Amino acid sequence: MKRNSRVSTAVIRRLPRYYRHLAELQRKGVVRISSSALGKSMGLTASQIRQDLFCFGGFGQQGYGYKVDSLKEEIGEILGINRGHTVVVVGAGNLGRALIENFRFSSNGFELLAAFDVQEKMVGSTITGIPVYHADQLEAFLAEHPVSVGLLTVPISVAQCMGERLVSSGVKGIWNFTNSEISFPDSDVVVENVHFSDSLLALSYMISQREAQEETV
Amino acid sequence: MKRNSRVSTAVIRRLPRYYRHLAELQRKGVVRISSSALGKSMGLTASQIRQDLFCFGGFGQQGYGYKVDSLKEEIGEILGINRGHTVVVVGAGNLGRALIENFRFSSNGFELLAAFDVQEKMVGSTITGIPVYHADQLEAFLAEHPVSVGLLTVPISVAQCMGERLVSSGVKGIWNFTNSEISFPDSDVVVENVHFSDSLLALSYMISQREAQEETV
DNA sequence: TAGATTGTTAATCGATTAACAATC
DNA sequence: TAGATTGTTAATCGATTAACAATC
Repeated sequence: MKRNSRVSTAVIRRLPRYYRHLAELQRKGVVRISSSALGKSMGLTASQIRQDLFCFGGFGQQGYGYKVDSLKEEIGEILGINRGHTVVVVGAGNLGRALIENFRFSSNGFELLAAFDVQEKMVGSTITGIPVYHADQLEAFLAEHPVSVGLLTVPISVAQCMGERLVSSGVKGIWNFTNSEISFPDSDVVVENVHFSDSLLALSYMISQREAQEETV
Repeated sequence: MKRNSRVSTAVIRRLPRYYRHLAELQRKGVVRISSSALGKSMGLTASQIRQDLFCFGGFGQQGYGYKVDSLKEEIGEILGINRGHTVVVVGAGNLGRALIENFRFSSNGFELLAAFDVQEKMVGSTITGIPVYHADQLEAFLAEHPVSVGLLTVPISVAQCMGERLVSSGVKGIWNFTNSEISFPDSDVVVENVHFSDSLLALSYMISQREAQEETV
C-alpha cells in the first residue's frame, strides 16, 4: 500500500491541509468527495490531489471518489497522529502560555506533558492542568518520560542552548518559535521553524506590490 | 534597477530569511559577504542566491561580493519595510496578547496602532501601551486611521466575519492566526496564514518517518 | 451497461543548478 | 595585472498538469 520511496516536501506540506479540509467536510456531514470537488474547494487541481495521494497508495474508488472518513483516517495515519507523540513546552512566557492554553495538541495527536521555565513564581504552578517545572529539571524529566517534541518559546539568547539540551536528552523534533535559526549538525533531530517575522514580511512584500501597482495605474 | 516582472513565491519566501541572516551578520560586524559564504551559512547554493537577487537587480560587486549593510537595506526596501505599514490586532486573548507583548512589529516595519476585543473587562485597558477598544468600534477606527494589516486572533467561529469587516474597511492584508481557512473572493486582499497545526503535523510526519525507519533497521 | 472518477504514465512547466563571460 | 566573484544565460532537475486506460 505504501509507495512513498521519497515524498517531496511540497507534498508533505499539503498533507496537513488535506487533513484539515477533510475534517471540516466530515463535520459538515459530507460522506464522499471527488478529487475535482476537493481541488476546487482548496484551490488545487484535481490532478495534483490524485498525484499527491498516489505517493501513498490508492485511497479512492474509481467512478466514485474518496470516502471522506477513511481518507481523513489514512492521511492522519501518514502524518503520525496515532503514534502517541508527546510534547513539552520550554519557556512558559506569554507565547508559551498562549500555546498551552489555546493550542489543541490532542487533536493533532500530541499529548502535552509539562512546561519548563526559570521564573521562580511560575515553577510549581500549573497552566490549564499542565505542571510547570524549573528548567533545571528538564533532563531529569526527559529521562523519565519519552518526549517526541520540544516546543521552544524561550528568548533568542538561550534558544540554541535549550535546543541542545532537548536534543541531547533524546527528543526527535523541535518546534521552534524563537525567531532564531537554531541547528544541531551532529544529530538527526528535525527542526520545524515558525518564524512570525518571515510570515509578516512576506505579507508586507505582497501588499507593497499591490500598493506600488495602484500608484502607477 | 527593478526587473521583477513576476517573482515566484519561492523567491519571496526566501527574502525574509535573507533579511534576517543579513541583520545577524550586520550585528556580528561582518561588512562584506560572497554568495557562496552566505549560501553555506543558510543552506542554499551560491547560484540560487545570485539568481534570487538577480530578480531585483544587481546588488553586488564583481570580484568583491555583497556589502552586508546595503544588501540588507535593499532587501528591506523590496519587502516594504519603509512603507509606513500599520497593523491592528483583532482578538486580544492569550495569543493576541502574546503577540502584542512580544512580537517586534516595528523592526519589521509595522506600527501597531490598536487592539480590539469584545470582553468588557479588557476594553479601555492598554497592553504595553497599546489601547484595547471594543470590536464595535472597529469600523470607526479604521475610517480614521489607515491600516495596512489586520492581525486576526479571534475564535474560529467569528474568523470569517471579522475578516470581512476588516476587508470592507479597506485593510490590504490579513495576517490570519485563527487556524481556519478564510477567503474573500471579491476582494484583492492578501491573506497570510499562520497555521500552527499544519506546522506541527508536518513535524509529526517527519519524526514518524524517522521512527518507522529505525523500527525496520 | 453507461457514466464517472480514479490510478498511473507522459508531457509540460517552472525552479534550481551549472557554466562562464564580464568586471571589479 | 591576476584573482575573485558577480550577472546572466543555458542545462538540468523536479513538480505540476494533462491524458487516458482501468474499473467501480
